[in-house]
Parts: sequence; structure tokens; C-alpha cells
Amino acid sequence: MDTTIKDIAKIAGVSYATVSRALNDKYGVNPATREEIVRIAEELNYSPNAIARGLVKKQTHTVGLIIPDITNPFFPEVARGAEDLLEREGYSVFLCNSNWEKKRENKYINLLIEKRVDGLLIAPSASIITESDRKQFERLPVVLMSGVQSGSGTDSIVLNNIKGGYIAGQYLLGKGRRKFCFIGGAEDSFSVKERYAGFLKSVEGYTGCVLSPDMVKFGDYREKSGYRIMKDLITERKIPDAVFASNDLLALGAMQAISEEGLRIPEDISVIGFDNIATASFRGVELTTVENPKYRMGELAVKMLLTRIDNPDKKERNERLVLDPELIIRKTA
Amino acid sequence: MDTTIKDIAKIAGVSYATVSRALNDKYGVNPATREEIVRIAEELNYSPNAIARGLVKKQTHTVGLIIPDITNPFFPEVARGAEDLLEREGYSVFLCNSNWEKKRENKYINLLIEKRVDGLLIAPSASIITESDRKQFERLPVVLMSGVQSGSGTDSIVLNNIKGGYIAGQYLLGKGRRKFCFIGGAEDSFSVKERYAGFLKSVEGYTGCVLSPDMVKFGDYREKSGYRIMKDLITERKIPDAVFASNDLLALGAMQAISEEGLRIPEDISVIGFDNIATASFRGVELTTVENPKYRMGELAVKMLLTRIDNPDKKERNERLVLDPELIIRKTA
DNA sequence: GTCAACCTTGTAAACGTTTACTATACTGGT
DNA sequence: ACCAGTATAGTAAACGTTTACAAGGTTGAC
Repeated sequence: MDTTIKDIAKIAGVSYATVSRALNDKYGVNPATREEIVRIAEELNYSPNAIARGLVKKQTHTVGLIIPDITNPFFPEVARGAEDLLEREGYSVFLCNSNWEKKRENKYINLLIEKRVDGLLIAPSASIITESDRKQFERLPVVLMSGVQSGSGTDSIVLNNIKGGYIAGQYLLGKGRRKFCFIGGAEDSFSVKERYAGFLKSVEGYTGCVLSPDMVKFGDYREKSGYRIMKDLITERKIPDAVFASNDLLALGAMQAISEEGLRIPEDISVIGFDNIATASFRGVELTTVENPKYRMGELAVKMLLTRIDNPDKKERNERLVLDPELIIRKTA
Repeated sequence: MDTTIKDIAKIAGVSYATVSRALNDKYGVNPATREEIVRIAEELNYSPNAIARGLVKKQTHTVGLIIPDITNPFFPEVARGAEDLLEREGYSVFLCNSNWEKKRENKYINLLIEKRVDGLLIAPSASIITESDRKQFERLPVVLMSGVQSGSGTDSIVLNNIKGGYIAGQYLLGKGRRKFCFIGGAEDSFSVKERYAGFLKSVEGYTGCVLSPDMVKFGDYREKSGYRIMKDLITERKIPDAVFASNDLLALGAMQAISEEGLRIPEDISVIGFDNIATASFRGVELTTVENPKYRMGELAVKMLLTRIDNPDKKERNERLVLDPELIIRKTA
């Protein structure tokens, strides 16, 4: 039993069109009338119904934001960058966790479209953008963040992962490391592949350098996975002198395993992570890692999305923004 | 130019009421007609307009979730617990960061009400629930999480912070510590106060035990704050043999300062945190802390909210659920 | 053959706004 | 005194659904 514009109209003795005009600061309303209407609205504790407004205006001032896992500190940082800007621009956001599941991601995409969000920001759970994805993406402005294959046919903003992998490799090489191990997230992830490719490029051809196939492991993106992989490696006596993990959580897990097995970091094994999440900088962990401008990425994605929302006509949606990584040297390598 | 129910009706040669019935699995539609309608809907890539539906049904199957800072790992965990259950129940969530600002929190509350969410989940940025807050809360089901004063007149779910502080104090005492320091978040925060009170209760009256007023410091909830406070304390040569921080981030910051100053943890100074965020368990940090059942809290809050949503009649909204903390012993104390 | 009951469908109102168009009343210039 | 122009207000349609009610057709029991 919310109070509506009509209730106000009745009390003020005007038509509800006038109330609408008054409350929306449209010109063409007598100042005295407007004042009175505003007074009544306040008195009745009136709250405009955004649903009804959305229906006629055909825009909701809302965007959807789908990320794989809010629990991985990388994504909250991205989300923060997105939300801060969105808020300033008068948008609100539906935040959804796909939990790295393509199915759940799709479900959310459909849901958000039903809710008629003005645009979609997605950090995809899988790199491969299917034909049916693309079909959905034609319905509204979409920008993809992180882990997207080029030529995806959708606006996107990504990190230069190749370079990230490359500088990590170079640094390790410079430290005299030769026997490498790579720990990836999902094997089919494009960003993992790129980080690996960059790393490989750096390392291969360097004489005396080894990155044998059984030292290249994949799992998921969680700490546990890094732990498991490293633990197994060590128990099999396959001991590298440097490991490069495709994200910090994985690196953290690997470090756990290394320590448990009585090996020292970085003396016995160097570790480099990726993303530079807050945890990486804390006392005791001080993880050397590759900075990924998370907050900035969220912000830029929003900027990109907003220009699409404001110019819905432009057809070619294949802009691709590439951000630069940077090595953060701490104590694990 | 989305396809609507009317487009489908026209093609199928039926009225749009029939289409609505068919698409919503209402009985009373000829199976053949229904099948045909579903076919056409799919062909046209029809997506029901949740806005329009929300308008007539007067419910959006959406809830708002306001937290102070998505970047503090405590809250994503809560959010996850909430979202997972919400998703299973067919709800989506608006996630908003108040950034610990009452003003921004209020803005979001109003916004979410305008969007006609079915309910509100709030981890308040300040403990004091004002009269005007309460007035807003009367408009829809609300449950408050964490850091809420009892007698707030609103359903809430909190941790037994007193007990949390108490067990931390007991443990420190048992380890022979006597010269304490307490690092809080915001001074006016109720949960901080409670954690302090519990700690004090544990520690005071114990002979030889000191918790002097200049060893009780407040700031905000971020790591930096803990770092700053500890740094200042040490440079002033006020050196405790144990510090209890009201959250893990603060503890982490303090640890950073302690290490930088060349003091050892726990030999020189023990540290206990609060919340048990993921970082606390990592190699190298291994922070002793008080477990706060975050995920569970989110889940329970949703459960509470959902029963309110389903029984909107019940007037007395002052249920209060108290969760139990638990000491997690690691290596910093 | 009649009538009740049911199955299927259509009609129209409602949800709470915005807005194009129209109507009215005033203002001031001539 | 007339008229154009302007300021203010009202009317009604539209947004895309759901749903109460009514209407028509078919079935089968008597």
C-alpha cells in the first residue's frame, strides 16, 4: 500500500501528470504548486516506483556485473572499481557470482536481461565465447573483462597476460633459476594460456633451462588447488627451483605446500604469483607477483560500457583495451 | 524493440492473455496451443520483461544487500552465504558498498526501496539505528547483520562479540601475557565495543594485568589503520606484550608494524585478530584469531529475511539471532 | 434433447509512471 | 479591445505484464 503519485495528486488537488512534473523538476509547473506537491510527497513518505518508471522509460539505470568468485580478492577489487564509478554515474549494480560455472553464468545473463539491465559487465568463467553467448550479447551493451580471447566479437578489456608471463620469466631467469614449474588455473582458460605462453617465451631457448611438461599443471583458481599440485609434485620428488603460478591464490597454496615439506622460499624454490591481491603484500607472505590493475580494470570497463549505453547505434562492438602488467618484487623470488 | 507477449500472440493467432498463461505454465491452456506458443517464443528469442511483471505482481524477487566494504574479505564471505541461498530460492541481489559511510548507506537504502526490492539485508556501517532508519525499515522486510545494537527494533543476526573478546583475553592470559593493547575499528561501533568489553572482562581484575587507556586505540577497519596505530605505539615506546585487534585486517597491519620495528611475533608481542578471514590461515601469517561464521551468517540472514517476506503480516520484528565465536589457535599468540 | 459442467480462450482492467498533445487563463503589446 | 504568446494544468495513451471475469464450445448424464 505504497503512496503513489495519484495519492499526492488527490490531496494536492491537481492531476497526477502535474505531480510527476513537479517531482521530476520539469519546468512548466508553478513554483507554489511544486512546493506544495513536494511538501505532501514528503509528508506521505513518498518513494517513486522505479519499476513503473523503468517500464515507460525503457531503462533501469542498472547494470549487471557477473564475476566468477567474489571470494577471490581479485574480483572484489574489480567490482569496487566498477561500482564506484557506476554509483557516481547514477547506476546501481546487480552483482552475481558464477562460481566458475558456465551454466550459472548463463542463467544469470538471462536473468539480468529479463530484469532489463541497461548493460552487462562480465568477467567470464570460461574464455570461449560461444555463438549462443554472442547472440545474447546482441541484445544489450556488454563488456567483457579479463580472460577473454581476442576476436571474441565483443567489447572487452584485458590484461597483457603474455607480457605478464614474460616479465615473470625474465626475472626468474635473472635470479639464476633454471628448473621451472607452472601452475595454472583451468586448462582451457585463455588468460592462463597467455600467461603460460609469455612465460614459456621468456624461458625457452635459454640454455640449460627446463620447463618439462610434467611441471606444467592445471587445476582451478583456488588456493587448495595450488597446494594440492605443489604437494604432489614434491612428494613425487619433482622439485623445481622456481614456480610461476597464474594467480596469487594458487601461489599462496603452493607456498603452503613448499613450507610444509620443509623447503625454503626463496632459497630452495622461488615463487611468483599473479594479480597482486592484498594478501600478497602482508608481512610473512610478501609474495613477488605480477600486478594486475584490478580497480582500474573495473573502472575502464564501466567507462566503455557507459559509452555503449549512450551510443546504442554504433554497431561494431569489438573494442579491445589492453592493460599493462608490472612486476612487483617482494621476497619470494 | 524487444519482442513482447503481444508479438507472439499476433503470430500464434491468440490473445495475449493466452500467451501469458502458456508461458507461465498455468493450467487451462490447450497443450497444442501451448506448444505452439512456446515454439514461437523461442523462435523470436523472447525474454519476459521482469519489470512489467514486477509492476503488476508487486514483487521483484530481488533483495538488496548492503555491506560496508567488499574489499574486506569478511564481507564477501557473508555475501557469498547470502547469495548462494538466495539464488537457490530464485532471488537476485543488488550488492552495494556503503564504504563505511552512513550517508552512502542511506542513499542505497532509498534507492533499493525505489527499486522495490522484496527485502533488505544490511551490514550497517554504524551501530546506531536512528529513528529515521527505523522509519525506512518499516516499509519492507529488513534484517541487519553484524554490529547491531540489541534493541534496535529490527530483526538481526549478530555474533556473540563479548564472548569473542573474552576467549581471546583468556587465551592471552593463559599464555602469561599481562601488558595488553586493544586496537579497535571505529570507536562508535557496537561490535567493537562489545569485543572490547569482553576482552576487558577477561583481563581486568586479573592481578598484575594492565590495559591502560593509552593502549586502547581506535581507527577504521582497514589494515593501514592497524599499522599506523601500532607503529605510533612502538615509536612512543609503549610496547605491549599482547595485542588484540577487533578484526584481522587491523591485526595484519599491526603485525606489519611490529615486524618492521624488529620485534618478534609471538615472542615479544602476541597478536590475536578477529573474523578469521582466509588470509589469516596462509603460510607466513598464521594469525591466531576468533572465528566468525561469516558464510553461515549470510545464510541465516537470508533465511530470516525470507520468512519475513513470506509472512509480511507478523508485526513484531525484533528477532535476534546470536552466533557463537570460536578461538582459532595458530602461531601469532 | 436439455442442461450442467468443464475446458479453452478472450476481454479488459490494473500495476505506477512519463509524456505528447490539448486546453485554459493570463500577460502585455498594439 | 484584441490577439499572440506564454505559463500552467489536464487528458489520455503508452510501457509489458497478470488475472478476474465473461464467453463460447464441447462433453456426457439424464
